[in-house]
Parts: sequence; C-alpha cells; structure tokens
Amino acid sequence: MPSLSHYLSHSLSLFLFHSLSVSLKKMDKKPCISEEAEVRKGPWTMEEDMILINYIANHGEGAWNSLAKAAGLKRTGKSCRLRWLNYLRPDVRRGNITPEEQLLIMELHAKWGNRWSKIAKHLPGRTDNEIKNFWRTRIQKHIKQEEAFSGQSSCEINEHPSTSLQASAMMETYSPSSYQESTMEAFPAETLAPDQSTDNYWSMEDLWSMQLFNGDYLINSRVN
DNA sequence: AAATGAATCAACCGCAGAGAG
DNA sequence: CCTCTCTGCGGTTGATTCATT
Repeated sequence: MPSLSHYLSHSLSLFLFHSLSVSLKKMDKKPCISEEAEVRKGPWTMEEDMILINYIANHGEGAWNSLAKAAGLKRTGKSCRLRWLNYLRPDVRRGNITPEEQLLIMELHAKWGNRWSKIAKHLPGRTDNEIKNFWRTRIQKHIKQEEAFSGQSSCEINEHPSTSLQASAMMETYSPSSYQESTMEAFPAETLAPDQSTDNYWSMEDLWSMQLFNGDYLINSRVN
C-alpha cells in the first residue's frame, strides 16, 4: 500500500511532467525580454508560476507592481495579476463550460452586454477572460450562423446593447428559452460535458487540494 | 502523411477610473 | 485642480491544437 508521501511525490512527478512538457513546448516561443527594462513577455514558464504562487501564498495578492518586483519576477504587475487571476488562483475552474453556465452567460449578457467581469462574478471559478473567449468563439459564431441561415441580416449582433431597442433585439435573438431550444443541439455533447477534458490532466484545483503549493514545499522543491 | 483552414485560449494592449501626493 | 501611478476591464492578437481535405 503506497504511503501518503509516495502518493504526493507521484503526484508531483505527474505535475512536473505535465508542466515541463507544456513549458518546454511554450519555451520554444522564447518569451521575449526587452533589453532595457528586462521585462519578460509571452507565455509563463513553470518556474515563474511557482515563484508567483509561492509569493502570494506567503504575502497575499495585490499591489501587483511591487509584488512583481519583490517576488523577483521580470514581469509587469499587470502580467502577474492576469496570470494569477486567470490561471493560478486555487479556485479557478478548468474544463468545459456546462450547459447551466452557458444559459447563465446568455442571460447575463442579454442583461449587461459585454460586462465580462460582472458576468464572471456570477459564475464561481470562471474568469472574465474565459467567458469572453467562450462568448466570442462559440456563442457569437453560432448566432451569426443562425442569422446567415435565417437570412435576417437586418438583425446585427451588437456588442454594446446600449439602447433598449438593441437590448430587446438581442433578447429576441437569444433569450434563454429560445436559446435553450435552438442552440443547445448546436453544441456537440462532448463540449458541454463538464470536465471531460481533464483526464490525465492535473488542474490547478487538484494541485491546490493536494497542498502541493504550500509555500514551504515550493521553496524546497523549486527547480533551480 | 502532408497541407490547409478553423477553433481555441493565453496573454498583450490601450483606455478609463480611482486614489495619492 | 493637476499630475502621476496603479488597477481593472474589454478588445485584440497570435501561437497552438484540432479537423478536414
């Protein structure tokens, strides 16, 4: 029977394997470093992620510019904030948007338009970036296809339903009830099933729950 | 198997608002 | 007030992955 430490080290190996393969792939892109200010851009490396997680675990988040400097990251505060909020936070949900979440997004978008951060607040674990991407790649595309199919070219999708007329037009186009009927079947079942894509994949949530990102642990295990 | 186009998503950019000095 | 800095938001880009031919 494997011991807890064995299990944890196995988990860590899997994590490192996954992270390394991702990082190596991404490092091919060579995050660019501007000569003068030495600011890194582009994809984050595993080591940068660990530094950021470790720093926030010990000092908390916020004051991103000084955090970036204090943590020794050659990144802008903005970049650190974005990485943390969209990817590293322990409560970030990975995996596909569920049908329930889709409906909620549709409803809230009809209400508020492109207020992604406001919408995201009503979807625990989802980020504004994720919802925005989801909207643009899936829903907007589908709506446009529907329009093209029905030949209703006059009903343009407006990203900013600032007027009540525009808003009501949008509601007509994708009110929750009509959306549920007409749209759901347009999304393949596998894209709707939650968390199916996470096989053999360690989500940040998993890792946090295993307490792999405990500050002390990271300090000791950081790859030099 | 290779080429090509489409889809996805992480990360950047610019802008605006808030707050400090 | 004015200016500067920081933060957060929404739009956009571009690299990677996936699907199709």
